[in-house]
Amino acid sequence: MGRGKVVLKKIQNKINRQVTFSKRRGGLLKKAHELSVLCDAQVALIIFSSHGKLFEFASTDITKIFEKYRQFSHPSQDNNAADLDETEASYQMVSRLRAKFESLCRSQRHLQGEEIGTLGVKELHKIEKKLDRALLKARQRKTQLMLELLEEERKKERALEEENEQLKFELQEGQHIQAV
Amino acid sequence: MGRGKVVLKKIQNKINRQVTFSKRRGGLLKKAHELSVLCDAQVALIIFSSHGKLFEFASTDITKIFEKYRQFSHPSQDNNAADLDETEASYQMVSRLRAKFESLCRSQRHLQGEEIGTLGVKELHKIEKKLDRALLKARQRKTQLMLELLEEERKKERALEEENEQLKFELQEGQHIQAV
DNA sequence: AACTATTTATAAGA
DNA sequence: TTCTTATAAATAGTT
Repeated sequence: MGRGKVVLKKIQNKINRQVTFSKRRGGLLKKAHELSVLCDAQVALIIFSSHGKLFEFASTDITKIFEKYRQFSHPSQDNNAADLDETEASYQMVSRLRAKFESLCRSQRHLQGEEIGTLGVKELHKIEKKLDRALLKARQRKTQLMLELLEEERKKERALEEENEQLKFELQEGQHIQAV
Repeated sequence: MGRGKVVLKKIQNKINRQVTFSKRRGGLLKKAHELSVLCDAQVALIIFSSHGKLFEFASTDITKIFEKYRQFSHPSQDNNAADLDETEASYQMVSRLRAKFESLCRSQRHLQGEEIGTLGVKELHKIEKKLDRALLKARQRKTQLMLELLEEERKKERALEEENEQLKFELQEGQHIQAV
């Protein structure tokens, strides 16, 4: 949202990065707050700047949200033995992550046209549309990139031509002087 | 950003609230990601829907960010050594899994034509070929599946037609007998 | 789940 | 930094 399109990549210019960080940090905190109010959600947001400065937002006590996050797959367990729970919770977390990983793998395979023998027409159609869109995007980007590279080459070429002219001119000058 | 101005207040209509939650949640997660990449910041975001469903984003291992946050709030807390080992080990496992997960996510995004702004022509071309192949496979499979389904339908149809003929015949027979 | 009219966020410029 | 402004991006309401 600005005068240029954003490329998702670390901003190299330090000043720019700092300014963008300051702006976007504010926006993110605001939006986190809005989500929590509008939709009655619990939200916790922690931001450490690249230089280690802390910014945070939490709709309710941030440590409570952490606790909830830790014990996410433990609906009813008293937290007296907090330390013991921690190991358990981390196992749960790992297994949850594994499950997500597996699911992502499957979806990736489907997106590559693999293991689609068991899918229905509807699912196949969805995948087809997704692939179509992705292909379009990739092609557009490739074309744009190639045009950009071409333009760059042309610029270089022109610069070299000009330099050439200049050198020729200088050479002639030199010959004149010698002749005189 | 929409057809009406937003009033910062819990959305009363349940359906609306759910829809808005879903939209804004996505936006918030995306922006958290963008901030972390663009500005090289550590970001952790936890969202619990009003019904207790968890959504999260973390630029790096979320537990590490928690730890760092903890140290900011209460600086000197020492874990005992035995705990530390186990924690460390499971940390590493989780970290590795997370790293794999992240990498898979990235490749998946690329396959969906997202975040391709930083890729080179060669990589884009690879993706394009992959998508092309996948699309072909998906389409072939869809076509085959539809043909199979059609064939099945036709069989059923034929069977019903035959049954129908049979019934008509029997009906006529019955009428003959009655007439006699 | 798409679409589109608007609002909002923000990149670049002053 | 802070303000402005042109534009990109998000999304509220709609279909």
